[in-house]
Parts: sequence; C-alpha cells; structure tokens
Amino acid sequence: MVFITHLLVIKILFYFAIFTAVEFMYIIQISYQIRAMAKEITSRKDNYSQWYNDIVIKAGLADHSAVRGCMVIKPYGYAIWEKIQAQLDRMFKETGHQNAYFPLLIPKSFFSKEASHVEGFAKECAIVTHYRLKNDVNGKGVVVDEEAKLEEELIIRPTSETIIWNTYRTWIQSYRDLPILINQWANVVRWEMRTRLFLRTAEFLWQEGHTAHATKEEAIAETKQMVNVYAKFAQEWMSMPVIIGTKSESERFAGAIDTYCIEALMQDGKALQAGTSHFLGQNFAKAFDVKFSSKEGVLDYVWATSWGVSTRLMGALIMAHSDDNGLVLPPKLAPTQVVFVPIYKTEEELSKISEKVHQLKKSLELKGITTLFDNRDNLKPGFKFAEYELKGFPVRIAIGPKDLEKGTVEIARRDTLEKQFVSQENVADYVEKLLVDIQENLFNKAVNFRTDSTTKVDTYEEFKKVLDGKGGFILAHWDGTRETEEIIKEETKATIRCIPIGGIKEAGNCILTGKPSSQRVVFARAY
RNA sequence: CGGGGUGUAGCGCAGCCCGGUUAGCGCGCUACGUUCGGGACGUAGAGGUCGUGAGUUCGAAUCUCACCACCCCGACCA
Repeated sequence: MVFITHLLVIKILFYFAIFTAVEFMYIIQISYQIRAMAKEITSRKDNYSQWYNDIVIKAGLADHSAVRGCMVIKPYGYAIWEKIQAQLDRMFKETGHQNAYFPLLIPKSFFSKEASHVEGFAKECAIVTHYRLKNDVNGKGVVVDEEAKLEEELIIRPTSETIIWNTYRTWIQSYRDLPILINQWANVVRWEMRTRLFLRTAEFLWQEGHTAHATKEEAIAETKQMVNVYAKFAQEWMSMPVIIGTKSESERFAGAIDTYCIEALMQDGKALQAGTSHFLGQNFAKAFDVKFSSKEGVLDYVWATSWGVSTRLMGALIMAHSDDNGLVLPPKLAPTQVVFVPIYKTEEELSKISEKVHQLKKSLELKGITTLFDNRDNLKPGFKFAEYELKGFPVRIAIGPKDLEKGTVEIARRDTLEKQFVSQENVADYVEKLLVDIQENLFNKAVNFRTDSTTKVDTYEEFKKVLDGKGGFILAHWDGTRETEEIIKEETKATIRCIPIGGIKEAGNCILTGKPSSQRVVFARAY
C-alpha cells in the first residue's frame, strides 16, 4: 500500500507537470478510493446506519448472534460496558443505594396488577410455558414435553417493577423500613420487531433502580436526583451533553406518574433517549398492596421510583463521537487509554525501544493511566496505527530509532488525529494533561454540534422544513395535549423528546393549533 | 408482521440464469526469508456440512418447497 501510494505521488507530480487539471483530478480520486477501501468503514455521509454497523462490528464491540434480535457483546465492547458499570455503580453507592438481585422469571399474574404497566409491555413479552424437553419419538432431536406445562406461565422480565414490588410488600411494615434504595444489574428481554446492535436488541443489559419512600416529596426528590446522576455521568464520563427533561404523557413509562429523562443528539441529527427516571407515585404500592404505618400510626401506601440505563448507552457513546476512521472513545471510558507502537528494523532496536517503553509505561501507570505495548512483530506500524484508530484508543505513542537518538516520542491523539513530538521526560505529564484535554474537547465538540443543530421555530411550516433539512433538536411551542403531539408525530415522525427542566418560561403559541403555551419543548426524530 | 435483498473458507466476493471432473479469486491465516516513521513483499502451505432441512434427478452450490439468520424500507416500540 505504501508502495502504491508512493507510486501515485510520483505519478501525480508527473501528470501535474505534463497533463491537464482533469487528469490530475482523476488520479486524486483513485488515490482517495484506495485509502477509503483500506479503511473498511462506510463514511457517515454515504450511509449513516451502515457506518454505525461497521464501527460496532469492525471495532470488535459486538456481533449478531444465532438468536434473533440478540447480540454477542465481544470482549472489547464488554470492557467499555464494564467501565460504564463501574462508574455508575460508584455513583449509585455514593447516593446511598445497594445492589440486589431479583428473578429473571415473573409470574404472569403479576403483570395484570397494574393496568397501564400491562398495556405498555404486553406486546413484547417472552413467555415460558413448559419446564421439560423430551426426545422426539421420530428421532428428530428434542421436543417440548406437552405434559410438562406450567400451571402459570412465567414472563421473562421486560423490567422488574412487579416482582420487586411484590417482594417489597414483605419488607415494609413501618416508616422505619423506609426508604428502600435498591439497584439491580440485570438482563431484560423485550421482543422487538426490529433490532439494531446496542440501540435496540431483544435482550439487553441494564441497571434498574427501585426505591420505596414514605412521602411523595422524597420519592420525587429521588427521581430527580437519579436523572441528575445520569446527566452527570453522560456529560463528565461520556463527554456527551444531554438535555434533562420530563416526558409528555404519551412518551411516559407504562405505570409512571412522571418520567424524567436525558436526551442526547446523535451526529445524524436524531435524538436518543439515554436514560430515564420514573416517579411511580403509589401506583405499584396500590397494585401490590404495599402499606406502611407512619410515625403517627396512620397506614398509607408507599411512594415509588424506578430508574435505568442500558447497553443502549454504548450506542450513544459510539454515535456521539466516532468518525469515518472508526470509534472515538472518551479517555474515561476507554478500556486502554494509551497504546505504544514500536518502530524498528532489527531485534537490537526493538530491545532498546522495549526498554524505553517499559519505563514510560510504568510512569503512566503510576498516574493511573491504562496502557498497552503492541510489540506484535508480524504487523507494520502503519497497520497498527489504523487499527488503534478504528478501535478508538485515545492516545497512541510511536517510538522508533530516531526518537531514541533525539530522546523523543511521537504522540498522536485520536480525537483530532494531531501528532506531536514530546521529549521522553515529559511523556507522563503530557499524556496526563492530554487525556483531560481529549475528554473536554470531545464534550465541547458535541456541545457545539448540538448548539448548531438546535433550532427555534414558531410555525409548523418552518418546523417541517427544519426537520427534513438539518434535523436535530427543534424547540417549539406545544399546547400540551396528547392529540396535538399525535398529529405532529403522524405527519412528521417527530416526537416530543422532552419538556426541558429549568427551561426558560416564554409565552407563545402552539405550532399546530395556535393555542397558548408557556414553554418551548424539544422535538426531534428519535432512535 | 408486510415488501425487497443477501447467505459459497475467518472476512469480502465470483460461480447459480442454462445441473455434469478435484468449487474458484482477493484479503487474512501458517512457515521461512526480505521488510518496518501511516494499512509491506516473495516463496511454500493449510483452510469448504456451498445457511438448515426435505424434494426432483443417474448426478444439485446450481432446479423446487419449507425453515433459519442478517441487511434495507415500512408497520410496531421505551
């Protein structure tokens, strides 16, 4: 490839000198195609969803499995998820929560107890009906043993409110038992018609918090606290700006009084809900008869919340920052932050470089920076450069004979692809600052993109024009009714992503009906 | 669930329409040698239930049917 590229460069110079500009353009184009092919990733411009799929698969994050709608999360993808988990878990513990585990299988009858909850999930449940297989009499492998039918079918949890509230009934008698602040890390199954790796799969991993409180105010405060935890995590760890808001009635969680959410904007101008926190009121307490006696000896139903984020965050992370060269990861969530690539001809050179790399590695590790020394001898440096760009390693350090002579290394950052020579003594300090800088730069870039992609509109015509043009978040007035939202959704496929919290109060008129409105809401087409 | 497409070596594909030796090609892989500052090259080699199952036929990657999976578009959806 290097050879071909060099040849092209020579050719370009040659043609430039002798032939017309048209010829020149032609050669440039060939050179571009070769480069693009070599990178193996569809460009965002050509096909955004193919670009996304390419990144997930080619960066080794996940694969399709033999099971419809279910994915295999590969080690590199899972390592990122573990970083996400570890930090969220820390934040949950800091806010007083404990982890526990509830069953995967839920008795069907539990689902019928909360009316709107049933309605919300009934259409996407996987159901266990039998408990035994037997050998087929015709010798065609195993079949379901019809005699082993369950008395009551079991539902594979799409979410755990019902089993948890059924359990909480036995845990709660007095106000002294409250609050209960529990989180569970688990898998859930929602039988989706159309799936996409990480963004919507039939089975996914998540955490679900389920808390019980003595008062409404306390439960609402918990709901808000957790959506703020999610927002903080998204912004500080994922470098992804989010809008905090509440959901309109039609977008609300099945069984909730209020749903708070964080909404992020992806590079294609579509919105992605990245986390939700629900104030459940006394709905589940009533459905499962969970009462407590107050200090005054009065019996009352318990107040509830639930909140969750899932492996969908992986999809958000990928789409928030990555480029046509591959994945781009914020340093705080990168499984490995710095990779060393040696450049050498002889064994002797390699051993000298290795010695230096081990010193530098150690100095980075002392600062808590994770590193990898790629000394595979069957691959050329250029190949490794491309590979680590594809996998989104935040920082790459190349070190060769010339560096040994000059006492330098070449440091490349993934976010801007800029390279810099740095003296070996300064590497640890430089990289430490660089990682912070990359984390911030990714956030700032995403904020700028979101700002550029957010449009205020005051008429329905304008609304539709922006939606079909640049997309993104659209801030518009809405009369607050379900009917209006429904019409807009049907006509434009845009939904209300959220009603921003702390949004500026501003009198206006609904873009569809012209009725008065006191605040703009966020519309977008969404994942 | 409806419409369209795909499935042949780890990956990307040709062959299928018009059935017929031992199913090819590129990349990757293994060994050796030369290379190594942006996706190296040579030589030799390994690697295949042609998605699965049935059927038609003397003979099926190729024809027929069913099923499975994936992709795109719709419907559905936290």
